Amino acid sequence: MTQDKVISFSSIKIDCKSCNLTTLCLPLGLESAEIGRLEEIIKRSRPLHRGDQLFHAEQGFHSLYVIKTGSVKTFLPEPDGGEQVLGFHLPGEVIGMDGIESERYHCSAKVLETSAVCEVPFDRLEALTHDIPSLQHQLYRLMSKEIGQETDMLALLGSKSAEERLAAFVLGLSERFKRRGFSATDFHLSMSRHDIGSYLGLAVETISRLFSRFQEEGLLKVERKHLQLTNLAGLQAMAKGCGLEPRRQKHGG
Amino acid sequence: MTQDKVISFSSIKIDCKSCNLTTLCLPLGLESAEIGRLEEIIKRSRPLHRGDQLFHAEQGFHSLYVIKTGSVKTFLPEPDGGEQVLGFHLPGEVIGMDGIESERYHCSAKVLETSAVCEVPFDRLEALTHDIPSLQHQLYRLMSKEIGQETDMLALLGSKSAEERLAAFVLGLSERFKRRGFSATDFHLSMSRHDIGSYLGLAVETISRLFSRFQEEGLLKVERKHLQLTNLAGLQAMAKGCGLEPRRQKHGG
DNA sequence: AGCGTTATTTGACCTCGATCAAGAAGTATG
DNA sequence: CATACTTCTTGATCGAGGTCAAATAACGCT
Repeated sequence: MTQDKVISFSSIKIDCKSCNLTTLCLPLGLESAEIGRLEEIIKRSRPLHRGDQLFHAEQGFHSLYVIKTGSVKTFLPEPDGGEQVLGFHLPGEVIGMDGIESERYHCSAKVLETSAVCEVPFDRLEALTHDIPSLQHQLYRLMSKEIGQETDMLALLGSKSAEERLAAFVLGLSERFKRRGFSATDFHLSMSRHDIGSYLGLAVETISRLFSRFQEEGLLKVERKHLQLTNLAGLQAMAKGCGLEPRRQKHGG
Repeated sequence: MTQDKVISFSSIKIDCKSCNLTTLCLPLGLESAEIGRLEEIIKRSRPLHRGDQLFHAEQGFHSLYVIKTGSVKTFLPEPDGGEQVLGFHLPGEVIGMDGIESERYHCSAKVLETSAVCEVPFDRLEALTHDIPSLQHQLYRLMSKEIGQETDMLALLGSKSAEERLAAFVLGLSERFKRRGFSATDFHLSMSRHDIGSYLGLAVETISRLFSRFQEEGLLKVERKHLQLTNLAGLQAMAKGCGLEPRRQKHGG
């Protein structure tokens, strides 16, 4: 960030080389000249605000988006107006890759807090990956990673109890903040309890109750949207289902 | 094994051009000469049998695999020896793409019935995608499709009831068989009830009970592994949660 | 500051689907 | 073809987590 304004424009329009996300984002593994070529095709928007939508499911696909600052949720809109949340995305993460196949976005993306986002027109990126093998490789890697992460989520939803899910969720966020240079034990939840519930396949009330219980058990402290993890080991044990008592069921039994 | 065996080698070693999967598989959109180049790098194995494992989670990644005939399940092995099933794969489908990112397979793959599989060494494929833009594009599309399908599965697990899940599962299989030229209403389940349950996040007993109930309701007929769909519209309504009574809950409440 | 709207929390209650249990049916092996 | 094993089915029971309801706390707005 720079001098005067709350969110200065210059902080948004910095180039990839000065962006501290090169170890996560598309430029990973590129040489300086190659990053320069990538920059030429990237559109940097003015800051977006809570609720702004990056793209809509079924809308024609043309760009990938990279979160630069802030956070974004992706979700599948439901006929009844609901939203099945698919993921929460932090700086350096690329979204929209599900639109390549059908040339329509498969899901929708909404900004959770004031955020800066880079738009990468896909046809130009694709052409560039043809010229720059390491960029091609990085794009394959990013898509592969996405597949692996969704796979892990399927396993979570398929076989973990509510408390295991929430513990894993909180630890996952912690890891991701840590890798971005933020505190791993003290952070802000930009999404609502409702969104967390949808993401984890649980009711809002369950999320609320579990946060309260985790707090009673000394695993963490919650105050509104602020979260402080006070017992990482305990949370890890809980996420693995190694609760002290020999739990045995996923739910309902 | 060679000529004289039950499954003749010639049926396995046919090339991509004579394979009737070109509209699903990697060659989609390629010209004849390009398919020729792709063929050069593909390894065609002898037929595999039920239980044979294509790759193991955590094992070093080097190839994608394409199912040519038969079927394969992918799963995440669990510490207790269990298997969290991630998908069932039919002819023309590519698996192993989750290994690109970390250079280790993220999941395991096991053959469900006698199957033929093409092995595609990834480094050679990647090099070829650099030479053949339409192959590059097709690989992006295949990975994107995988992401979209997992996304749909997340939504299924996150918000559908047991009957909705099973109905959707059965209809999904139906669609995929149809596209491959098989009957959409009459097919063989190569996976166990246990695998179906794991895939859908349900207990084996629930699968069994639901199949029985669907049969009573005239939606389908099951006999062991043979399935006959007798009321597609009814199943579709059920999959959408438009059961006649206004169901309201995902489960348990 | 005051007010309506929305998000979160907590309690009471109830159901779906898990677990436990046992039998039936199919499969593999000698 | 008898035996052991595995898979599938069906029944009985129960509890995790959903739904309903209501109070409380934040968060816009004007």
